[in-house]
Amino acid sequence: MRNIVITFGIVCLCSLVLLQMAKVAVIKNTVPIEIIIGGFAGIFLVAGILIARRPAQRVVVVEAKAEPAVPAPPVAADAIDRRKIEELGISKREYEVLCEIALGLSNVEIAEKLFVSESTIKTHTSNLLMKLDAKRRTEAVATARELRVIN
Amino acid sequence: MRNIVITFGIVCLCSLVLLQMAKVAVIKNTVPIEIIIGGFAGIFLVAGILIARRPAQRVVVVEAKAEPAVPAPPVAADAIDRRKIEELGISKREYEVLCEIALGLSNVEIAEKLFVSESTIKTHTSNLLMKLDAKRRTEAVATARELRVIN
DNA sequence: AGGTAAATCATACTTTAGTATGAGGGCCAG
DNA sequence: CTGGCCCTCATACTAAAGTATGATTTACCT
Repeated sequence: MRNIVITFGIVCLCSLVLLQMAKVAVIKNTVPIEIIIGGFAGIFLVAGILIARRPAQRVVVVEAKAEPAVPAPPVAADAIDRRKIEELGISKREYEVLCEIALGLSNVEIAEKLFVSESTIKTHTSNLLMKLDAKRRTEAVATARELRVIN
Repeated sequence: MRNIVITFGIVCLCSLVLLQMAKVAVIKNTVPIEIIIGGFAGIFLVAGILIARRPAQRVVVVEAKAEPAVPAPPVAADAIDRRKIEELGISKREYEVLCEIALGLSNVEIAEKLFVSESTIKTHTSNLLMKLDAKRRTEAVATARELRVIN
């Protein structure tokens, strides 16, 4: 939480500094106003994207709630067994990590993809290995596939 | 797809209009520059957030559309492509190791199963990773499955 | 016989994975 | 409002995995 406050403070300071610089530039007419506004627009566009990606959980929740609205009576050959996931006690986040592992990503890559730290991924992975009764991620993937928990 | 183009066009137009309005306002000094920049920053911050959240939904849509398209192939779903194995230059022994890796075994376990030393398995694995253009055994398994080289 | 590819093994490293432990914040039901 | 679950992160290890290099043996082809 401190990190958030500190980061927020730094961002505010930088914004104010940039704002003042922009103001001076505009008044002195050294830089066209379009460039200034465009620059700020770009910066905050990126900032918005970054902010939106952090709470990835909420987006996923929306997806998860939206999917049950599509009941598929004909059981496909590669249908995943959602009950099994619950039985195994695999949480949403853990399941996401499991899927990324199955795609062959490393912990660092998964961390970057899910916008969390590597240690978080390690924790999830460790829990997954316990819940799937596996000793390695490759075994976890094999077991999960057999249990129809992933495709 | 048209929607995307149309939306993009509208957004561009609106941006230009707003930019001109801002320019005039600044020149006439009717609105402080801080407010202008702040407004643009806010707009694009929100835009960034919206952009970042969209892809999550599209994935679901794509999946939903992908499922009905599946029941077409007359070929067995789990047929392995032997030609591909040759193309990749994977030798007999390497293929055996690949299969064991896919089952989730460790190098030591594979070595015991195939009655060779661990270093031999490491050599085979290393060669496999090159031939499958993978960085990890999990990625090798994922790639091999995709290429229908293993089940 | 000589060249080649495969398979085997080893040694020495570097890099990932995985374990253990502790800790803080968010959320929700009781 | 408290306990439990989830998610997050960090640190410090231990254990695997993967790389690089070199060497030996075998089988096969020309």
